[in-house]
Amino acid sequence: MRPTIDDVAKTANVSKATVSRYLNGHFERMSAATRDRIAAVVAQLGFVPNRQASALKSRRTHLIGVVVADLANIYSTLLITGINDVTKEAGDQILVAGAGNDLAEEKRVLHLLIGQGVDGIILQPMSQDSHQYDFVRLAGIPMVIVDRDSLPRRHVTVASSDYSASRTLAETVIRAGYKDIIVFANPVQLVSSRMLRYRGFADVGQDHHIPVTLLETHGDSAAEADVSMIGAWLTAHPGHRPAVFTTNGRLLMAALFWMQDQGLQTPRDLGICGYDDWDWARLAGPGITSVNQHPQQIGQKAAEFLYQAVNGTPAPATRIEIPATLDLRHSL
Amino acid sequence: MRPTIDDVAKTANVSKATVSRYLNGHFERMSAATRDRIAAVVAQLGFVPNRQASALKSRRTHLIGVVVADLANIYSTLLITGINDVTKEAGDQILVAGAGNDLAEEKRVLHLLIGQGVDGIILQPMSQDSHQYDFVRLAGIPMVIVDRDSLPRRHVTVASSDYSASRTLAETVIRAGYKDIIVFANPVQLVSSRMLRYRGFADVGQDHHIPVTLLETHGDSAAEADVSMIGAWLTAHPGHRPAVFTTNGRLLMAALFWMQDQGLQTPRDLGICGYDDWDWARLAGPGITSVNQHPQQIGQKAAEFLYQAVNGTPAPATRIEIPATLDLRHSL
DNA sequence: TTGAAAGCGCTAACAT
DNA sequence: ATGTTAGCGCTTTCAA
Repeated sequence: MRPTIDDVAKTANVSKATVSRYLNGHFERMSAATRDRIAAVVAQLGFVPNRQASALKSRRTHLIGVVVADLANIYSTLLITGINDVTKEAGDQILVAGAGNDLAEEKRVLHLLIGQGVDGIILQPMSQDSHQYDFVRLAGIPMVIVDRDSLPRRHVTVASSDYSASRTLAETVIRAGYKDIIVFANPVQLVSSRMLRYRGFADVGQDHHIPVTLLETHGDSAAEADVSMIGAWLTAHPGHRPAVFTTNGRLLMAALFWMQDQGLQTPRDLGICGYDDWDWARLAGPGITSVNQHPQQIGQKAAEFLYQAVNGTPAPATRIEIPATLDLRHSL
Repeated sequence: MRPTIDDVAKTANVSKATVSRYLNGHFERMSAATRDRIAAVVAQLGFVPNRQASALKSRRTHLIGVVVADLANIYSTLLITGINDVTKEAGDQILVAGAGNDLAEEKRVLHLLIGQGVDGIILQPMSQDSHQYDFVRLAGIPMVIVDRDSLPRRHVTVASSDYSASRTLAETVIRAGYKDIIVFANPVQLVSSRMLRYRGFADVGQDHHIPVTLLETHGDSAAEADVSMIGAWLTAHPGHRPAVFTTNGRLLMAALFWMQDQGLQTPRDLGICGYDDWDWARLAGPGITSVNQHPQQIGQKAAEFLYQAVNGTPAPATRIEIPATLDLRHSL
């Protein structure tokens, strides 16, 4: 069906070894004649070398594994795009997998990736305990962590400047005159970036003696998030006009949907701002003040660090921060 | 480094063949004792079978290739999510690649996928000429086409009901009283789905004697699209209040950004509606009437058809339509 | 400058 | 119920 290196060798009247050299660009001492002859045959036969076979011996699959918490999240899309920018230059391919926000599922797919012999892995980790990933290290597979910390830090970690960006946003909120702040988040203990985003607000609130209320919901999608908690807070505090900060784009959207349903307007009835500005935040209501994490850049950086490790010169396991930027609009 | 089947065999005091049977679930006639012994050793050694090696003999890599026109598009994300829903059940992995909206690049990545020996490919094709993909057929790799037609049809094609959904939307526009319709699109000749979306409007416009103007732009992103064409039309037709239909989500967003910049409001100054409702359309302005293609469903269906072919019983090469749905809001 | 041969880790007849 | 053996398609010494 697909021609093999043997077919090429025979029709070109050379040995497999020579064809292999040709394929790998070892032209140093190969007559131009053979080179051209092989080239012709390769083209004529439409020969595409089988990487499975070559990987067996060369120990390079040219596959980079990417595991994200949730495939459907736009963060993932942009992250993957950034990674792809780099892998494409290297002529490699990416194997993507979603962990479905579940540690066991994440473990399963990591094993699949190891089975596929990926040259390296980029992981948005479900667990903050890096020992969960010891088996990857044991398999000798280079890995770079993105978005969230997993400690003790065993791998280069590329993430946004969650804490400082949150502080900046919190200062902005307070400067706008709000006396109450609500942080609407998924459980903050579980994920380091959420915690940093919350802490940024909590710390700044404390500095200014402004109460910061944490409202945690489990629902991950806009539909599942329990936004009514904000409504409950509002009825419990009549006359107050709080600023709501959401720790990710899905929750931002959930909150906005809910406000729309309730006939609540921003900034008239409450202020709102949050993480993850995928452009649409500019179009919603009067424009929502939001934080852009630049996931594509995070992906690129992560891939660059990964290649350093794949090529045998791993960087020390530190946290690399990509500065998040704040888009000031009119929702505060 | 990673243990091999040989290591397992030796420590369990059995032959590689027995271990292989164990790994592939051929327990039919294997003593429970050996089974358990092997299980123990596998766990103890943290053995993960090397799929490159197994693929070499078994001709199954458990890899499904996915090639989308543009990785960063949300359509791609949702499509990939849908595909992953199905591949995950099969224990397979997906190899994703973006064609960067370029035919040559698409060809390059298709070759990479073939080199990786993928069991099948799902392609959102750059070319409407299916002969461009003959080399994939020649390599004997099952393929399913999504989103766009490529003719003559050689593969099952899964797409949304572009033409009928567009007609429905066009009827809605006309029923709302608009006397002018502008279709804002990327070049329609190049991609079948764009063409169908345009034709839906053009045909309905003709039925009702309503002029439908096609404005084509090359820019693909919201930033690059030349929205000023709409402005030019507006100045050329003072007093008119057209309905603008955009053929994809990026152009919808581009148009909305532009309107925002111009201080134009919908539906006051013009009506607007378009393809690709990724939830945010509900939040923009008064809510934008838009078409949801359900790309995740398209991905699932495509993967199901692909597996039929991979498993030796390919379905006939027909076009399968996933009904697009219309979200009526307040922008018309 | 080129070839021969061994082997990467696994699977699948064919034996036993 | 288990083992032996011969590859799968490449890469890579080592020779020539």
